[in-house]
Amino acid sequence: MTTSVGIQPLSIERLRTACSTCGLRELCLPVGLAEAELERLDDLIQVRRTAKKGQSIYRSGDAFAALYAVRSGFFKTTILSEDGRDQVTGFYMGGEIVGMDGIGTELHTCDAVALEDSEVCVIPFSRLEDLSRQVPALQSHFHKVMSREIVRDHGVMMLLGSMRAEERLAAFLVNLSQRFVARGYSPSEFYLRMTREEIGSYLGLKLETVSRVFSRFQDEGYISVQQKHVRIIDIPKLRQLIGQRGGAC
Amino acid sequence: MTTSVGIQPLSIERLRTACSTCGLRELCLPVGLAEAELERLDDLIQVRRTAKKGQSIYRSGDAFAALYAVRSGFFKTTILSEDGRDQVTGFYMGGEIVGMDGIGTELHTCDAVALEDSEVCVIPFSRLEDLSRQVPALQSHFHKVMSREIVRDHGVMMLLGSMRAEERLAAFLVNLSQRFVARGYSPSEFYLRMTREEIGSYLGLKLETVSRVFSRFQDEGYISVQQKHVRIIDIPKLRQLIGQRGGAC
DNA sequence: CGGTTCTGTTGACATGGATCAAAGTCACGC
DNA sequence: GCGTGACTTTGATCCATGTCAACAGAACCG
Repeated sequence: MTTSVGIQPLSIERLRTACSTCGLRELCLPVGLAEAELERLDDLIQVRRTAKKGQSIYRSGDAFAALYAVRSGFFKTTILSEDGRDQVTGFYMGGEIVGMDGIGTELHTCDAVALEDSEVCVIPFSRLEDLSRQVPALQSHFHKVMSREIVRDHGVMMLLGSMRAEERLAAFLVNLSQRFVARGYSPSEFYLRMTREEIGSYLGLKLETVSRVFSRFQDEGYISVQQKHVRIIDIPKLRQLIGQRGGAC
Repeated sequence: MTTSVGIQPLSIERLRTACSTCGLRELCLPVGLAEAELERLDDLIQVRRTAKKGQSIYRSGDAFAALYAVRSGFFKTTILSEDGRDQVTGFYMGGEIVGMDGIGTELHTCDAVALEDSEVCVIPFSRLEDLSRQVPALQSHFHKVMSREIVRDHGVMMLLGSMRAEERLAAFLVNLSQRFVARGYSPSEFYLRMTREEIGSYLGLKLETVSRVFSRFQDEGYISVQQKHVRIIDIPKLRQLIGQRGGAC
């Protein structure tokens, strides 16, 4: 009595990479697709790639051909300026899309580096463009994903342009916490996959400052940190800390 | 003997807003379109809007419905945080596209304010999505425009995260200069449409610092500034200044 | 055309975060 | 299991930029 619409012989490989059965689907893909559309989407991703900690899935200057959906693990993206400084431009976890920097010039403009052993779904970009011409919901979804990346970047610009060290760290922790919740993890207890230096680079601070502010937050009882293990004790307080100006000073 | 392909009765209004005859076309639109595609594009923009200096074409929280191509004039975009700080997230001149922040949530997340009397072409977003499903070159072009916005934001993050005041100003001036050249203006002499405070906000500096660095650049003979009028005397020197670390310190 | 307000310049001083330095902790390979 | 190197913490000091303040020019408007 199991009525399955349009069952087809699926190879193990195809099943393995099928979006329709992926637990992260609602993060990567539009919701509410018709069965027929979902099937078409399953053609989108044929390949998964793994990256061990420290390896990159693409580097600045590489030809752009695909986007990457983080399937498991954790990534950072960094740009390296001519004079050797590098800037972390983002951290990416399961269900998030990396690689949109490359679309504009057809060359990647940053490195995407795994911060732990990770797996990504390779989304060939030309296929994504083809499919999104046929499936409006996919088109719309993709545009939203890109737009949200822009909005996220604006948030970082606000953070870098006008917040103090404590506010930046508080914002960073609250943001991580939210993203972990959305993935079904604890909002208040997690392991940082990145070093103090990487956090500092992202937030425009030196690693010593990051370390000191963590210690200060711990002294104040807002969090407890031990190396990469963080437990947030007082989320409301951290939220309050973000966007506090002219208070003490 | 004038052989025009597919001439149709064009109202004056239609002709006025037609992309195919717009001097900024190569900045907004894909190049190398077939005649038939170009004609379809002329349906894209039906409306122009003007904004006097200080007026905004949209505000944070407004429902998102369209992108705006700057036809003439100059805009800034700003986000306002709850506690009243605001951050300039970009400056936009002729041929550039504003409004992509709104796609993700269908609400705008920043204000777009005219810094001088300006005119924009209204691009209804649903029509853009429809058309780009039919005209792959338009689809591709639009994706590139969004991607470049992301890359630009990464550049600002680098600037805010790791450059010193002089480097930031130098980068800002060089960037403006490049964009003016691309529009056929002088690379070395232009009017700033924004105040010191707006520059400072964009660059993560206070207006006094901006003013001081301008004065210092002038003392060194790199530029000459008088209020909003800037003349760049030594562009190579400014370029060299960007990404100079561990030199003098 | 004169007053008012916005914008820009410059100086004196304060301070948050950078820098330099040293020691402690952890992870990993042999 | 121990040594080596990567990461983190903490302290002392310094400096680039912020803050506060005063004034000077421009722009605007009745």
